[in-house]
Amino acid sequence: MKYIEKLRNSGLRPTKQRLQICEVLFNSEKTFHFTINELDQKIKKQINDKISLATIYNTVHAFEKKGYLKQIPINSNQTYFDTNISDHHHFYDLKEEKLIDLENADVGPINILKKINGKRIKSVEVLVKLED
Amino acid sequence: MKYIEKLRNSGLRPTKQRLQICEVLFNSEKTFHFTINELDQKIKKQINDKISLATIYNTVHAFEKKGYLKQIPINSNQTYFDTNISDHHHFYDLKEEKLIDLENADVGPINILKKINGKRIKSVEVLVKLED
DNA sequence: ACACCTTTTTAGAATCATTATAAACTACTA
DNA sequence: TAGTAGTTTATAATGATTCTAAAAAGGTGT
Repeated sequence: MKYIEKLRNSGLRPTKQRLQICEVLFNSEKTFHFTINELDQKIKKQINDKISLATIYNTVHAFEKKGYLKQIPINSNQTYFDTNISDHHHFYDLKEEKLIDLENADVGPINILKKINGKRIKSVEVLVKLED
Repeated sequence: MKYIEKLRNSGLRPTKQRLQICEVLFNSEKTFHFTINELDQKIKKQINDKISLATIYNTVHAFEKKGYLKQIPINSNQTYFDTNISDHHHFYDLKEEKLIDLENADVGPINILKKINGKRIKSVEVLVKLED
């Protein structure tokens, strides 16, 4: 299995559930956005074994902590994650309640001129809200 | 009262509760960030009458819809609002879990090159995450 | 293969922010 | 002052997320 190494290298035991979740998350050409609920549905469709919701929560958070997933900062009652961990931004269509990727090339370089003592910039995320 | 006009002009009846919430939100030199819970505490301290939590939720959402408050897109279990409705951005200190204003001048101009058919850009918000 | 220990999974309960409900109340208008 | 539409309120309901504690599985050494 191609994910066993990845998991072991980051100190996560390659359990059956984690490997199956890896398949669902990382085994497609395209990256995508999801909520825990949507992921749960996707897993139900693609995987025969049942994975408990608690495990999905645990796993997604573990992957996020290891940098395999990113949380998307957006105001919603559900948390959105992204399998695209590259530096990029998002449109948020307010009417459709849909996220759309903005490639880095679609946004001019962003210059943060202010500095805070003793702090480093971890990420810069742009959310562009769209209306009709 | 100085807020009566403001409310009436935007089609909101100037009720006692709304006027009192206006006092708490807009009657200070500095703008600030808050969660509903924090606002509830602030109201308890500054106002003698009791305002029900439901009213606080209703009012904050009404004010947000009218443009007197802005929601800050951030991943948190609670929704953050900002009394600063000018075009500006935020630092988020991951360790302290604190929001810090970034004046518009602190961020270079942001150029969104991609267009979506039939949609207009409503807002562009930058969240800069800070770590130690 | 076996024993041992730690990590992980799991179902279900608990938590907590937010929204819905529906009855009482209040601002406005005639 | 009566009528009505908009508001407030306490409380219940919802729903995402986290907690719990017991069972299962992974890893290691023998």
